[in-house]
Amino acid sequence: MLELAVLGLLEEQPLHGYELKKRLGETLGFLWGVSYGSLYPALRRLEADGAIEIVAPRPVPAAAPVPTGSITGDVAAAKLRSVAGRISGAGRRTRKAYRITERGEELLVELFLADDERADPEKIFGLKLAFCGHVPPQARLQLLERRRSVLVERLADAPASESPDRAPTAAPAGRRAPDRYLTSLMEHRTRSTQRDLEWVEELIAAERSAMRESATDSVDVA
Amino acid sequence: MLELAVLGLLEEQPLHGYELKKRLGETLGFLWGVSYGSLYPALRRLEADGAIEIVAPRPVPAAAPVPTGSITGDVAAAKLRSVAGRISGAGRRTRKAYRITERGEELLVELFLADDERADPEKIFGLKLAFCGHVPPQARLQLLERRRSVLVERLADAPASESPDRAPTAAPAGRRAPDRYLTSLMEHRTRSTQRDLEWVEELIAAERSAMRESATDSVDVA
DNA sequence: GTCATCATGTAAGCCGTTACATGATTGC
DNA sequence: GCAATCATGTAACGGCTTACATGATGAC
Repeated sequence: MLELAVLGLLEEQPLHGYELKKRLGETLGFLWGVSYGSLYPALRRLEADGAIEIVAPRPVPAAAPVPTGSITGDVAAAKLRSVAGRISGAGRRTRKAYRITERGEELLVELFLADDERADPEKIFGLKLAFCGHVPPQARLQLLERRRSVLVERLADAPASESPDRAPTAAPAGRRAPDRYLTSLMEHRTRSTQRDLEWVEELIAAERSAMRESATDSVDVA
Repeated sequence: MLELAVLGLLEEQPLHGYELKKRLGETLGFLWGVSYGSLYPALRRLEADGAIEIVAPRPVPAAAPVPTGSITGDVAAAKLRSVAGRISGAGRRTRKAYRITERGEELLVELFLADDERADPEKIFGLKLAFCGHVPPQARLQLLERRRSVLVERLADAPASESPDRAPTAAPAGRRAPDRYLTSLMEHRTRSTQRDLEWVEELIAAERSAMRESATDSVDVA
């Protein structure tokens, strides 16, 4: 969970813990608030697993930096240089910037496709969706299809809304009359689920069409 | 949190742990899955606090039972009687049925109005809403108003959706170009928040009109 | 020289879970 | 008598939070 978020952010660019927490807060903040108490141990775990590695705080001494193609990555690299280049040696301080390894990229995809069972599926899905750009298209599609099936199932389980001509005073003997607040909550949830489903289906359609497009592109090239 | 759910269910009728877990699963299951490992300790905590008490498994020996007005409560009482009455003494087994006390009802309202900070506000709100029927109208209204202000604030914080005439290739220098999946997620979230807000405002309106109605009722009676 | 900020880390605790242990009752 | 279910509980662990401890740098 936290690992996934860390790997996803490091995929964009190398970062140290402090900065990582800030990013986590500002871009995924609406899904997630991380504390140092869990972040640093997670970094050490990931490093022990070989999923990330410490990168020396001097990316390129003075030569022309190679653009990574990632705008944000280049900006961050420039920032690091501007500070680190001041004297000569180590960057600003004892800070350790981490970079994702190949093993880490595999782990990212693995975590991306794993379903935790435990912990709020909504949050997990949101987090994974945010890092969709960093996994292969087929993994993306798999995530979306699975989400879709979860939502379809949820709708199937939702009790059909009763026709509004029910008698308000006496409840039918067999079933407990649900509280009116609970009823409203369940109805609202069902409507939300329907909208979530529509949205996910749009995402799936977009993904499919993007895949078709890239397929024809490669045919054109060949 | 768990305490709130337990008190809310016991407000309807006395129950023992096993049954409590079942109810929790079947009526609030979509919000919550509780395990014995947390339920039983919670019951003991609540009992130690005087919020609930063990009720003897023989509600009424043989005389005509007094209807509680709660259909479900009466059904449950009848069930208990039918089993407990078989021999003479203790109910079916060593099971302990708990009943909420006056102190417990105070605690319920207190927990209902407390905002935890920690833990998913959505879940908390859903849970509280489910027990709205067991707290005084003013507490209900307070819950709804607070929820409303949370949603309003969230909408205010949400970045305004950009006009669709943006250039897709180059991002403006100042701000990081958010990933397209993340963008879609945020937009969807904003729409959901808007609908949640509309729903909560309907609930508030309904609550207000119900309060007005009961006020005029008591005027009529007086 | 001292204060705010950047930066890393540890310890204790909270709130829940799973897995396990135990035993009574009912139905066959 | 044996299995299924009802019923209560404990122990160990998990993942995250808060609070605390530490220290380097830069600005003034």
